Amino acid sequence: MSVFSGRPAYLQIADDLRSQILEGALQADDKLPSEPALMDDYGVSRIVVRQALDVLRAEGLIVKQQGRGSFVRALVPPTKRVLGHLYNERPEGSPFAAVTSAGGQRPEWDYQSRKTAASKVIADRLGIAPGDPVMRTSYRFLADDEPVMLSTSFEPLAITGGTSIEQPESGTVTGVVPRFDQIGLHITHVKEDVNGRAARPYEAETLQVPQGVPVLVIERTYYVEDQPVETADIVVSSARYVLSYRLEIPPRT
Amino acid sequence: MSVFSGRPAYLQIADDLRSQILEGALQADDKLPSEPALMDDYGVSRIVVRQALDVLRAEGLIVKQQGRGSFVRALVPPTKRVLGHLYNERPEGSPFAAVTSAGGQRPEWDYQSRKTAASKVIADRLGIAPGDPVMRTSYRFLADDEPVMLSTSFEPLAITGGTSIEQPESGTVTGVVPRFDQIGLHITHVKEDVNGRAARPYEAETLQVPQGVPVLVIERTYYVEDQPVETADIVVSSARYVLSYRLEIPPRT
DNA sequence: ATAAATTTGTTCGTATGTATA
DNA sequence: CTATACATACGAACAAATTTA
Repeated sequence: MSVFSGRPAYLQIADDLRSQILEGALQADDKLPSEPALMDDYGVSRIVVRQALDVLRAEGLIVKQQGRGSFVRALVPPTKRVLGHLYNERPEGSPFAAVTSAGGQRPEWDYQSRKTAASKVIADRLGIAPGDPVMRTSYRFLADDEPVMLSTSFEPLAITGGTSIEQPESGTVTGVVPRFDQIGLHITHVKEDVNGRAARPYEAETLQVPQGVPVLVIERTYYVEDQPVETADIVVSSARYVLSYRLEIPPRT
Repeated sequence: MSVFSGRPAYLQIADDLRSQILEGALQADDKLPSEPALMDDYGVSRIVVRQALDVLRAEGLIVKQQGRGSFVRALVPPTKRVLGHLYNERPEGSPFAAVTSAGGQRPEWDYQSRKTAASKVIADRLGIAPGDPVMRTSYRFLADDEPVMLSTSFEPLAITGGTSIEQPESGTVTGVVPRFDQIGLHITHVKEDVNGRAARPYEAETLQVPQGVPVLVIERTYYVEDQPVETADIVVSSARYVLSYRLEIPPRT
């Protein structure tokens, strides 16, 4: 196997290895040839081999482990989770706990809350003024002791300040919808904006995933009749999480 | 500014530049210092500077353009689109056309259809046997002449073969729901699995985005009462597309 | 339990090609 | 046309993690 000119060598090598993975010649958890072996195979320098492997890593097709090698990543995420439509079925309780329990795993989370001033972005999402006081809570969600999701939520203190739910995790009731029900505000709908990017170092460390793996970022905002009452940034590894939902099509008229 | 030992230099530089972007010192579309300038600033070699920039590119924070420089990417995607809940509001017509028109842009698409045999993955999703005949159609969707979305769809010929909708784009009716209505099959719901990863070379080229940018991949399957009738892989640049939807919370009982 | 070998991670220097200003 | 800036690619060395002997 050798490279022809015209297309960068590292892309040709990435193409070749990608085909082998996609066509099944290299299967999940298989070890790829070592970098020196690939240098020999393709007759290129180490930097070219590493660039090719970096391409495949960014595509989520392989993982590299120092001292061990590069391995084909399972194409189907091992723990497939469902977000979204669960709200309709079980509005009570925390969606995370419900989904995790349903998958036969033990849900846990820890968190840190503190009062702070709303940034411009957060103020926009909550319909308040920049600098207004908000309660900021950072969550780390674990399934069977493995961190799978990060979340940072913001609630305007103009709404929750002085109430029994000012501290998000101090009561016995979990889940945003039941919590707001406690102060007489029933959440009517949720909006979510989903985007994808590579994990930032802090996220990679906290989620215990290799650097640069793709993550899904969900901007979620809870509303009571067009009034935002809570907004959160949620980060999940796309290797362990699939955002899955079901949409009903109305009957033909 | 210099680097201390203990943490890789390229990560320290990425951290520093990331802070400047996130804190607003470097704003959207601002040009970052050139690679030689960064080499001077931090006292490192070119390879380290490039690794740092590659980290930020994978995170979607910057774009690099050969011959021009590296630029801060707009944090809020410029054309925010909505998928999903539109099905409930306007089941008629193509969702893409509806969304694009609603955003004041002109929708267009081209495509290629061919009969082929179902791969194992596609057969699984369609509930048929591997090797069964399917109609495969690759779409390229454009908004105002700019490619924004790729889609590859598969329909079992056991269902559509010999009917008026065997060729997905030969009739006058667009959109999967209305098309299947034409042969008396009313689609009852849609399932979507969303994941994120870096664009593959073919996708980057077709979508006219720089290599390695994060994309969202949506696996969408249409059902008629638990019978899959169409499945598609949809790829969108997360720079230009946000998957957005709204979930209703039922009233308190 | 240790040492050696293997494998990826980080970093330097250097050179040439290609796109843009 | 020239200078600038990023893209690709060679060679080399040492560090860190893991596996093997």
